[in-house]
Amino acid sequence: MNIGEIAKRAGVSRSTVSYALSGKRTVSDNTRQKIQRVIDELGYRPNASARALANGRTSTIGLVFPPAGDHYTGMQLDFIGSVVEAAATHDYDVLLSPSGVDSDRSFQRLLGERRVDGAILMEIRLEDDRVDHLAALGFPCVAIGRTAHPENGWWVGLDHTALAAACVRHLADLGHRTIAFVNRPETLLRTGYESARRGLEGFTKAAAERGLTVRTYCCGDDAASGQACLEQILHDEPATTALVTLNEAALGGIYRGLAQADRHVPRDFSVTGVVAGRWAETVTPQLTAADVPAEEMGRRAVELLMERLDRPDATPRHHLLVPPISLRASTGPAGLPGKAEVPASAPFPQS
Amino acid sequence: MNIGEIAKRAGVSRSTVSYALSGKRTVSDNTRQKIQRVIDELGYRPNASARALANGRTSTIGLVFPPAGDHYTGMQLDFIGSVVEAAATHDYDVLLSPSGVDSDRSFQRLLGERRVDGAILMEIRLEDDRVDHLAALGFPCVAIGRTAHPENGWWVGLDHTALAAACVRHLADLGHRTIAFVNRPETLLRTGYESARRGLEGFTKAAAERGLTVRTYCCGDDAASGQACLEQILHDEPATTALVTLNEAALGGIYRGLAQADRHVPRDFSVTGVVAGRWAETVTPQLTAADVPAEEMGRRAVELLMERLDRPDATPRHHLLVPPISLRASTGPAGLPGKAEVPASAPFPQS
DNA sequence: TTGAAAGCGTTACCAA
DNA sequence: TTGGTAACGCTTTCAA
Repeated sequence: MNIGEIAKRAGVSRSTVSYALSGKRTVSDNTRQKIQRVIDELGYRPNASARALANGRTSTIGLVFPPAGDHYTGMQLDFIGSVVEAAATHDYDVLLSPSGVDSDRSFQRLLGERRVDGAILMEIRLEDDRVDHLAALGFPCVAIGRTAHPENGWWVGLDHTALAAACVRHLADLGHRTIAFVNRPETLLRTGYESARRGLEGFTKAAAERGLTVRTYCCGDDAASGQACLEQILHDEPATTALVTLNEAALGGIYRGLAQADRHVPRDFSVTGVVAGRWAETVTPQLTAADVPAEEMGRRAVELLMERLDRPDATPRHHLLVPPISLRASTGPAGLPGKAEVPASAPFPQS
Repeated sequence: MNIGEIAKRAGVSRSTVSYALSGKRTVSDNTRQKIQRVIDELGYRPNASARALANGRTSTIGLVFPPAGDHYTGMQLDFIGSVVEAAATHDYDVLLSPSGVDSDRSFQRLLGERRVDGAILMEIRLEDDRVDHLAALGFPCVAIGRTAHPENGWWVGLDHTALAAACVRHLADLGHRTIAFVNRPETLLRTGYESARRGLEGFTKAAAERGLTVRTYCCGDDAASGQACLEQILHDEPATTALVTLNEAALGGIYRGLAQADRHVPRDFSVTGVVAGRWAETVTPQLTAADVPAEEMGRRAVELLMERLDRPDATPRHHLLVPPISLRASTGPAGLPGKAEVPASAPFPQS
């Protein structure tokens, strides 16, 4: 079943069928109807490969994200979902590529073989060879995340520096003086993963400004690591009364560790961080956090990419988002060291 | 940059380049090296659309799953991840299609336009028009899930009936007499979503066999709904001492509701169900559950599909998995109604 | 061991 | 308003 067959049965030429379908040339009502009847009857749909070959567009975008070492985090997965849905509203399909670096086979296939019209890159590193490569090629892409040199790029990012800093200030305002930072796994930090780096930077700077005592930790992306990390924190500095985390997968473990150490949240210990909203709400008490607007970010990335595909010479655009901290139930005034309880409404003690 | 250019620079014909690349015809070492040099130098990769058009294979598989109403559950997302990674090991890319029914635009594109060589279907309904349609077409596909008539199909499924029943028996063995079932949302149950239907069936049947008192509930896929559902359960029947759930997204809310009702898990109340392992481990106490082996299921589905693509006339194969219940910390012996505590080692009371 | 040429199913240009 | 035809970039058959 191909366009020639349709043309024959409708008694017209192939080009007329093509134009009737695309609308790029006027076709008389009469013939259009004739053609449509045949198409409906035979359930014809033009072959995507042939079309892509002829007009150079695949109507597909690539979504590039690193292979999960062990598993994907909820946030990563939220991005995937939102990108797919946003693309669908533009009648684009999404081709997934589990590629962390430039040299991955899948990445090469996607771009080298022209399987996609454009790409969305996730899990950006501050120095990211995928971004550099694509930029050098002039290949249409939008990053979810921001490299160290984002000036002329297309991206939608989160201001992790500001977000982590806001968390610190929130804790400092509540009177906490000794706090910890629970980051993503060390390999991610070392490879320059953006949120891990910028989050750490924001945390460190804000804590210094407020003169807080801090310790920073890396933590595996799972509950067991979270629990172990918390135990380490209390072991290293029992006076710690609060922490900031970027690691939503560890969150359940952190809470568990706190419970086992008999630190009640938020009475004895405050927890906050940067986490997708729906994950923040699954823990008890619900996490006060800067909610990562994954859905919005995915949607915006797609919109940016569509714009770029429509006008290849458009000037680079981007969105830097700074979602506010959602006050939920996991933070409270710092208790006096040694005292068990402080009424929630009491002015916090200054040491 | 195309094959003709490579041929010209290497001083051979296009067919020779093609054969050098595919290995489908012997090429002298000498010319092969000449060709390879040019290819490396220019970074040439054959165009995927042209190749697909010429040989009828796209080297892409479609992954079909319903659009998230509100968001995706962790399990859905685990499937996506595992399918993508498994496909990558076979050098296949994955095209995502958010399609719940046959008539979705995206589904039509995928199949009608021959964008993919085969498909993997997720979120199967007992009567699923996508499965029927594909089967009628003889289109290579593998379902993750099992319809009401799975005899001649290709699929990898979970025995939800047996799993839910095992949960019930586990609770009954611990002495629980009044238990509840927390299912997925009502719309899913009504539309015949497999795990919701078979899970409910298994629960009901096993409970009847053991003469238990039961109530069944549907519950939204989020923490707030879980909490509300639990309150309803205790309101409807305060004597309830345990529940079985398929709804991992509601789990956090269920725990929260239990805590607020002052029911300690597992001392006063036992919770179990069918949930992906890593989610079971994020809650405290960790959930005793039949762990959904999402990674294995995704991998097996891809393997089955590869097999089917290789041998189009192979006889249908499938895997029905029945993972054991992982004993963790959320279930314990039923307490006597009105009594607060029962030593874990005590024989459970028979009423 | 290699080359020439005919597809694969569209699109879009050039004529009419 | 329409038809004929040359691309698009590859694979594969047929010949040499």
